Amino acid sequence: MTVENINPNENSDNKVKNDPSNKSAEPILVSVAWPYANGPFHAGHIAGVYLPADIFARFQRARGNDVLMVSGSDSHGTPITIKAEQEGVPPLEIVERYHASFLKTFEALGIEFDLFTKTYTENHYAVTQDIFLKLLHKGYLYKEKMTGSYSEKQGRFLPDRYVEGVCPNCGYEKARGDQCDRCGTLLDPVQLGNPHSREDGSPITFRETEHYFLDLGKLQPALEDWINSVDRSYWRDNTVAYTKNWLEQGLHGRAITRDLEWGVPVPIDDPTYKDKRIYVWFDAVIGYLSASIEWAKIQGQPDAWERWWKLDEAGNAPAKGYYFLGKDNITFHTIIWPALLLGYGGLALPYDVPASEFLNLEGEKMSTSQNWALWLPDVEERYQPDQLRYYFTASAPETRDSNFSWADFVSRINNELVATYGNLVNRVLTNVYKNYDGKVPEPGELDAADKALLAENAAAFERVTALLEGAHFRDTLKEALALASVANKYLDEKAPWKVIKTDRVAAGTTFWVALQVINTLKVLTYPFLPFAAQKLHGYLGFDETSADGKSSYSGEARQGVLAVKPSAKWAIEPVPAGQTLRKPEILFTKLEEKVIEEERERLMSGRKV
RNA sequence: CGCGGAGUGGAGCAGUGGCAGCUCGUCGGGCUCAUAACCCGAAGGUCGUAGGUUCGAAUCCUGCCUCCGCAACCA
Repeated sequence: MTVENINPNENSDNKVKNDPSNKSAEPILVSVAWPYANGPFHAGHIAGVYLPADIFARFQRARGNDVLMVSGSDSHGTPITIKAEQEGVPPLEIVERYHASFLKTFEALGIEFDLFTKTYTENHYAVTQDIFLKLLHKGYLYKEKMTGSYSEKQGRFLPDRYVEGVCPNCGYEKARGDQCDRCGTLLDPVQLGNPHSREDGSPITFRETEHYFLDLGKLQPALEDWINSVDRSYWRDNTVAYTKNWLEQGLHGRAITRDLEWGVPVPIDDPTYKDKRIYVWFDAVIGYLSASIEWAKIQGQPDAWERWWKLDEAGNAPAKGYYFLGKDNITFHTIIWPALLLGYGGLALPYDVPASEFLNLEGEKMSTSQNWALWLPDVEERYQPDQLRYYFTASAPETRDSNFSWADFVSRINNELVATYGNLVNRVLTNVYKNYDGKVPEPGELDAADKALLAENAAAFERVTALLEGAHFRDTLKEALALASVANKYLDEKAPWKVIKTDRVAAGTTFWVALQVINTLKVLTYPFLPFAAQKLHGYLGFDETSADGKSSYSGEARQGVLAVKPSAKWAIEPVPAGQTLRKPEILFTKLEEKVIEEERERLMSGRKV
């Protein structure tokens, strides 16, 4: 298979200089954590996971690499079941509702997957069951009986935390099934006196129930070999810390089935397991693989997924796999998913797991139950997608918890995005458009200042490339803004608007240099600000149209979120003298101060205490 | 003492042994091509806290305080 099949506008005619992707296309897998389809996205999801993944994928696509970016709605799990029960509708209805909501947010923000599917598909069920069976046959699964807390009234087993009773240690009457909040003793639900459901107070009985366990202990040596096979210092600190800690404590078996009716059926011929399902954490991580397979089928080339997954004869991975997720999900991706892959055999393990920390809102921890969250459907229509993308990146919880505040949002959009970058572009373009007949001026001889700026331009490009390779997005944005700032200083010192009155060529040279820098900024900010890059590309006089006549510099989504490879190139490309510009318009709108109070009001009025 | 992460000028962050830095805000000045945008300069911090190691500590060690994750909902 070739990715070219979905890439009708590969633009190989461009004269590309300094192109670091001037090598054969490298396959890159961008795996993005699967959101539970039990509610819409909030700012934390986007800033921590989906936007970084999109930025990384756009960068890699622009470099000419073969990116496969997949994810989907996690359709199973207790949260969805509970929500469905509350509303009195089937779980699938909840899943469909929020799946549609996810797609809408992706479209609004320009987050483009090659495939964003669901775990509720025939394909996913089949892949999950295949992995289950292969692990079973290879001896990595075992059956074990355990005691479950059963609510007669609700007719189902309850998670430990839903069980309440008297603490055997201190006598506290509201101890939870896993721990007593008063004395801190770790408990088992059977130890509680008068055990009852936290939800409705109905009594709990204990029933023996059998489940399949994943034998992580057996897989631990292989896992350690994999972790230690290369220097993992390129992983984020938190990722390394969580993983090491788990391994040091020693892995033990984890139950991978549950007494539920919503989920992937256990694929064995045993009536005991008719009313059991594969537990959600087991099937969700398999989504990366199943979605890749589904994508290949959609391409009409069922084996195409192997380019990113299938180990060669020497056991080497064909592609680097990057997994974007939140810190609470780290061990599922550095321990459990690798363990499943090792047990299954023949498939590539993660290369990097850039996990995010958490985003607070106006200084307080987000809480969905208190409705203290910035919901994307509430904001995606009110702001330019690039404004949201800029701020989400600039304030992203990349290496530690961070904070979203509306005052900061307005300040950074106005002072950084609009004033430093947007205004640089605007002042240069309007000047040139007015004074040079709408064409890129012919440069005269370059002086030291011109050469210094162009050298900085090239240096910034190299630095940004390195930062993006390492998934350091905040720093990348800083570098790009710093280049814009240097260009602003350069213009101030050169004052071409004065010089032009006496020396048209000298002023034209200054503008020519500035235009080259702006074109680099277009490239550097493209992964972050694709909508602006698309517009700027046109203002600079470049013409990129795809087969259907739509401009495609920044790529676009088709069939929902199937990404079309953009014609954007990760390179410093010249803006040739004499090229006809298009009439420039403002790239980013400035925000009014009153936005701060309006948005805070919205938050406060929706809050449930 | 369950395990782990974090605490740096008004805000957000960088800095892991050598005179405490960046962006924004604030104050003063310059420019006026540009979205009242741009440029220059200044003020502002005993680096959570109490001890210790060291010629020297934001950085290493120990105690304590606070916040967060693992662990309802939740990235």
